[in-house]
Amino acid sequence: MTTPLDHVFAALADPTRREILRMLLEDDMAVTDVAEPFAMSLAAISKHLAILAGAGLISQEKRGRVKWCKLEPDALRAASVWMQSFGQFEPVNLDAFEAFLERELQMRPDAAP
Amino acid sequence: MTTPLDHVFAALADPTRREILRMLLEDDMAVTDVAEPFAMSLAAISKHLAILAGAGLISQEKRGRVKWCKLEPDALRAASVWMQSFGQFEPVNLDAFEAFLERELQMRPDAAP
DNA sequence: CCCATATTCAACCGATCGGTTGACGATCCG
DNA sequence: CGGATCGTCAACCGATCGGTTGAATATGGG
Repeated sequence: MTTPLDHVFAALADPTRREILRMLLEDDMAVTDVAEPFAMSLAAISKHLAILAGAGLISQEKRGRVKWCKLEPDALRAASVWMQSFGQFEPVNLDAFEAFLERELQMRPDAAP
Repeated sequence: MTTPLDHVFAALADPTRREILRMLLEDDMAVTDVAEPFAMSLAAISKHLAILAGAGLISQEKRGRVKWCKLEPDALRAASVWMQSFGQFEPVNLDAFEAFLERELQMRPDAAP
């Protein structure tokens, strides 16, 4: 059985796709422009965008030659709601939590700080 | 490049693993007991648990013969924080959001309602 | 000591993933 | 029309995934 959450989490598991979402947070973008900062083929980015769209995380609308990509935060919000059903009763282990975030920040592939 | 978030989201992308987390929300469990409700081999569940542990979502402690599995909500919390950086400024599209949750609930593999 | 229980290991399987390349269809523009 | 731009499709590749089975490794209890 495969549920919508499967697709959302699977889509979020790839750092390239998370970075694309971060880019789309700033503004809607054409496929070519999304691909520009990445060191991979346009076809690969096109596939990533299809996966994001399949998960409902973005929508794509073709106007003329160019296909515009738009962030759709609702799917993300649903996943966030699912997550918050965990751990909201127990006290946060701040040390472990900050260590986790620290590792994440060190390793994140983003260019801009 | 692979970051901690990669592993967390990849681990959450499988419904069996999400169900295991839900079970561990109630109480710590031994590997065999985790496996009991699932229609798959113990070895498969053992692998799922290793993936969850690798993502930091659970911890495992061996006491005698039995290995106890414990939910570790901090990794989940980190992912939740990442998610909340999206969409918190825009108004929720309630129709789309509820439709999403509705689909999720219909398809979820849980036994108990 | 011997046997049962708890768990993992190792090898294998088909399916999916993330990427490439090259050809292709659409669309704009001079 | 004809060329350039935008994007996808199709086939292929090696790697990883989710599962199986069977053997191996602890550990506990009578």
